[in-house]
Amino acid sequence: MIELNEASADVIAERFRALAEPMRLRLLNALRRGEKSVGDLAEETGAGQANTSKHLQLLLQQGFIERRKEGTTTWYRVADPAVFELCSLVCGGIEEDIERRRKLLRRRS
Amino acid sequence: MIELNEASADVIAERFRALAEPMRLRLLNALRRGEKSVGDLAEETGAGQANTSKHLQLLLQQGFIERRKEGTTTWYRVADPAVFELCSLVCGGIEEDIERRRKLLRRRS
DNA sequence: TGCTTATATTGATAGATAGTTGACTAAGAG
DNA sequence: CTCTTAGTCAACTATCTATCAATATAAGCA
Repeated sequence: MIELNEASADVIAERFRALAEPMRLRLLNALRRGEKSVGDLAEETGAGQANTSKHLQLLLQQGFIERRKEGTTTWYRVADPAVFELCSLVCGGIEEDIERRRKLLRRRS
Repeated sequence: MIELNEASADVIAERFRALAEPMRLRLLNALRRGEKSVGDLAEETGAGQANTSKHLQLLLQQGFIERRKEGTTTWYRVADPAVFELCSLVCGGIEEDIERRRKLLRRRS
């Protein structure tokens, strides 16, 4: 990790914030195995179309996904599989978190 | 990355959200080289005492940091250095993001 | 018992953001 | 040109959250 200065904390936080939303994580997960259209993604995630589009814009803006227009449909795909490494790391943390809470419970009982 | 189901998206997003705040990233960065008290951290980050305490509680609750009480002071430390790997990965993404924007600019000019 | 210091907590407030609705744009079919 | 379809944009609402001020807790000291 690079040394954090005032500016980079903001930028890094902004990137984390893009991933700090269940719907956006579901969108990324849905895009795991290839390109999908906005309509596909809206249906798969159960979100409204406008809402899906907005979330995709944010992920696009943060560079997590890319897009390609074909007629009236827009196809989105994951730009960098490193996103999934991020999720894996965080998942590892979750297991540790569960273990940690278990310890706390033992300590208090 | 484990396959995302409805539940895990929420939990993972919650963890990312803990890191999606410049002040909390600064706190983690300040804790990089060892234990610090709430007062130390408030001074170092320029945040108010109440605010600092609240952010620390959130990081604690998410398992990113641990604490130890000694008299009236509370000493906080990083629980798992993996947090910094997370930041590194995100930083890598930022460099790619800058490059990506540069390409876009070239394409449009 | 007070007094001081270090944290934690609570209440209030301003700003951010997810979701919805409806309008708008663009491409294609008839 | 008109109608349909896919997507984006803009305005609005409801909810969330970062911050601050004030209060509470709790330990140590006089």
